[in-house]
Amino acid sequence: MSELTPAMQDFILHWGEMGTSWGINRTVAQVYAMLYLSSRPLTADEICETLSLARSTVSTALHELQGWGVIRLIHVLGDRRDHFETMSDIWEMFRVILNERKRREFDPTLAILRKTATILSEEESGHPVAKEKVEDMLDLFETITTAYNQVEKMPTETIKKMAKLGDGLAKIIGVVTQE
Amino acid sequence: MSELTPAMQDFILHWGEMGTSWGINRTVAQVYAMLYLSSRPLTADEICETLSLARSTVSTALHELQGWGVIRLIHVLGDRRDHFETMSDIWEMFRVILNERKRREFDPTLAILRKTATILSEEESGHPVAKEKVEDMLDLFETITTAYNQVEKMPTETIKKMAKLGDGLAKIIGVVTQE
DNA sequence: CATTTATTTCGATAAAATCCGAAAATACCG
DNA sequence: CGGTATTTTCGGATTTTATCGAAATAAATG
Repeated sequence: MSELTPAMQDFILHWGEMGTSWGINRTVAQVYAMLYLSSRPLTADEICETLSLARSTVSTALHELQGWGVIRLIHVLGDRRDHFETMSDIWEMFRVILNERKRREFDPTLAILRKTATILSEEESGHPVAKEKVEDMLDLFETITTAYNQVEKMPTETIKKMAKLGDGLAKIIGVVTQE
Repeated sequence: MSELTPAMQDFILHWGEMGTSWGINRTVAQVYAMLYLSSRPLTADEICETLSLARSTVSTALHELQGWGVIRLIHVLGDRRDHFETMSDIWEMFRVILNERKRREFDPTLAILRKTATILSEEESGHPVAKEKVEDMLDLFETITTAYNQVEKMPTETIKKMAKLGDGLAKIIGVVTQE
């Protein structure tokens, strides 16, 4: 990786901080950032040297990143060591991460909401307000799921176009949904 | 709060777990969940009794939730104690949370990306790939910001309609953006 | 203004997460 | 197969975070 410039170091450090506030281990996030900036696949040794981490820590971090599906293991001819690289398209990466978070955090919550709503409906437990609140939240989660599923199957280009529509989007929706 | 049913307890516990994986303190998330389910504003004492937490812990949690802008302090006539309630509209709540996360996590990252991109452009440091990668990520973040700002100023009803459009959305976007 | 009631602050402790380094496991080579 | 390079596992040390309870502060009451 031919030495990081100060700007790159800053970036990696910031990424680590950001990771923690998203529930991602600081080290893992740093390793990711370093791989992302790199112009070629890196070995675990290069990473642990540059980031001053124990070899085992890097090994764990790489494993976790693979679990998220955001880095790939590469074999380089004539080199026995494992090399790693991030996905090249950042939009694709974003989709993978979003998808994984949905799967790990959103979906289980949706399940609990459904279960809770059902039970509260059945038991007539003297908590009509709680029942209603859970149903409201369930509705929110289900609506988001619907929207997400729609966006998820669009090609990246369409998403970009939509995102960049600006005021147009609100207007279009307004027109389309008017009865 | 007239005793929680098992379903409500489950919900609160799950919410606590969910909170941790989103970088929110488990206790804080539980307090929030309890307030959300409640049919009336609650005092700190009621909360710490129901959730078996120290009075001081609840105090801190309430403070943090107020910092997020998702609970309100209520004064009840004839009662010296502070009472708390969540915002009533879950959609509004969702917007508040999203907004706050954006402000705390997204915006600073955007700033770092801009700074890093600028520096890497100026210094011609022999890291052309890193420069390009940072620019790609910056583009992603800026696009998301644009889209978010659009959605943010729509009335909730419009957002719901849009979310529920289903396949329609992709089609509309496809038509509108075709040249 | 003394007293009661409610809330917050803060240092100590407990719990959890992170990280290391040694040892084990695995893969490769001659 | 023995030796070497590489990666992974794992127990425990370290650090961070969460939580408690006591003390301090603040607010209300008579």
